[in-house]
Amino acid sequence: MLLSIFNRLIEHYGPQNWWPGDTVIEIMVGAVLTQATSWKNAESAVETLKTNNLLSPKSIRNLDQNTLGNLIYSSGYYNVKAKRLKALMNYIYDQFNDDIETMSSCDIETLRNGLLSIHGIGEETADDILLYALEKPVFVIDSYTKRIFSRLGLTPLHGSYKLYSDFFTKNVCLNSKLYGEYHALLVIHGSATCKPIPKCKECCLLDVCKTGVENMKFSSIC
DNA sequence: GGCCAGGACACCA
DNA sequence: TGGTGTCATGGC
Repeated sequence: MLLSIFNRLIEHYGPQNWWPGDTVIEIMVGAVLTQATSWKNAESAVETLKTNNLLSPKSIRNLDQNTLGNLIYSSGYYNVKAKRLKALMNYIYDQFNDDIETMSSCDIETLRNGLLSIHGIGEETADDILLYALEKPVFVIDSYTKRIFSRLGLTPLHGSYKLYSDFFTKNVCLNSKLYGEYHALLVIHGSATCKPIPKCKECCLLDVCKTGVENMKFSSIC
């Protein structure tokens, strides 16, 4: 079932090849800046940092909070996000001495717990970083994922993050490439048609919604 | 002018 | 444990 949904989405929207970003740090910064913000606004802030040659842990740590806030103004919540970016870069220095390879070599649980210990890094942002920056096989759950799968009748709308993440990892084989593409497609689909007020006529999953999914629940795609 | 966008956290009941 | 307010800009 989950594979058929994936196939339908990729046929309709094409491969997304997420995350847009040239370096691990750029992806991490983007993950924080896009919190509750459209990617366009976040991307503009990432570009500002990039053009000022400030996309490194050390550069971000050395910026004072107000200056960093001004640089990322377009991403919204700029005071909050400036603090969060500095906290993330402090963590990378404290734990890994800014060595991304050392960081990448850690196991998922250690990394996830470490990221979640940073003020301002929640489950979704931590998993964005794990999946797209560090290429770990974790499934990112966001509001679009919850909205889409609850409307398909597969999961409860207000299910916990763990409920959703277990739903995917137990039914879709552990593969960071697949997980990355799947999440990207859900975001693209969600932002296109699965709004708070859905545009059902334009939804490429419409017939899946109509036929029901009882018989296909929890079937593995691997 | 209002709604929404690739969240997280503090506070309260 | 779950609901609500706050943080904020930019596009439609």
